Amino acid sequence: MDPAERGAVSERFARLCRERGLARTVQRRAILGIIAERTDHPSADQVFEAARERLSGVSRTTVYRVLEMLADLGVITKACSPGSATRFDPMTRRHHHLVCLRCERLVDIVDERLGRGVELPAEQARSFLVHDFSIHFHGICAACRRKARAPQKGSVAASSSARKHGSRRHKAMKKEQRRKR
Amino acid sequence: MDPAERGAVSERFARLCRERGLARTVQRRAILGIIAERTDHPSADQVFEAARERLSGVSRTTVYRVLEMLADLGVITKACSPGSATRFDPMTRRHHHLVCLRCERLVDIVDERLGRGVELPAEQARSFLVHDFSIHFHGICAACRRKARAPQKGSVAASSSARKHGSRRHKAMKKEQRRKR
DNA sequence: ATTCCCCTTGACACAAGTTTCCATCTGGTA
DNA sequence: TACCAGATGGAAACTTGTGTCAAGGGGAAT
Repeated sequence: MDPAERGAVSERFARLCRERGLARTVQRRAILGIIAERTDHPSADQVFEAARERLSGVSRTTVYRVLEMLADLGVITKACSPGSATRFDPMTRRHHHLVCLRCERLVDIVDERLGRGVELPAEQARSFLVHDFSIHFHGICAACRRKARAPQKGSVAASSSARKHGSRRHKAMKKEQRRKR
Repeated sequence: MDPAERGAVSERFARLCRERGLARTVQRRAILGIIAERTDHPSADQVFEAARERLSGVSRTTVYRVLEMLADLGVITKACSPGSATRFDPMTRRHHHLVCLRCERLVDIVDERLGRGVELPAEQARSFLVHDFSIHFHGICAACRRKARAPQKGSVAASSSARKHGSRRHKAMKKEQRRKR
């Protein structure tokens, strides 16, 4: 997100806080800043790690609370891929997602043309107030396609356990880091 | 899902089991049956509650494992709404979702016309193998719009805490029920 | 129908993610 | 500056999901 856009987000946040009588605490500003700077979709834990570097003593609880509050305000959005932690996304332009069914990686696609002409059928549009939409493409990413070359027999079990071990290894690593500090 | 469709799902499951040498245990059949009967998108825990009624002694572990296995087979699909547990969907036809940002309700939309012409940009299509896509409409459902009429000031805090308390109350209730048995 | 092997289950433990509770602190207003 | 509603920090609890392993059961061969 470029600086001008970050400024706009920050101003929108200030306005919404004023309107609703919410305090603009250092924690809230810092956390919003962290998300606005990043191009990935950090999980709450990743935001917490980043927040700790500029706000010593910030608590995990606060990070979760602030993220929830920012999402409620509509300043950021929650994204999710099945089976993993909620991820947070600065609210910017309309964008879509690639979701790898194997490794659960999540990639943004920003493309104006994509989704042109998509509209909620009239029947639902009467009762449901649409803010926005996004298209999720499910499939297999390049890395997983390369990896999938080798196993042929028992591919269901193989792919499933491969994914789980990968995910576990990652989680264990994070935990280790957390305990060290 | 109508009975004919349920039959087709069950047959597809049988065929896939035979092909891969997987057993069609009572647990697996019951759990698939539960999901095929429901029109909501039950979470693993909701499936577990339902499974307990027709299979006394079924374990939570088994329910999770079977759901994972059915999703791997492609007999059911995993869906997720941000911040809540993974949900399971018997629908394997292409379909789209309405997601209420307030109450996190998830509603299916089946409409052939919707999404016609949606295609992944060539740049991504080279590296990412698309199986399918679905469109998520984010907004506010009719029930939440009605509820939102009353509060004007501090509506964010109000709606947020309303959702959380509702959710918590529900979870606490479930826990209570679980312990009673 | 019986046997046997291997897949599957149940029970328990535990990890990760998230929320609750409550005492303490602070931003924003008077 | 003082005040106070609202926000934070820290511990603990809770939910969701996974790993392990002994015991049980499905289904193919007999």
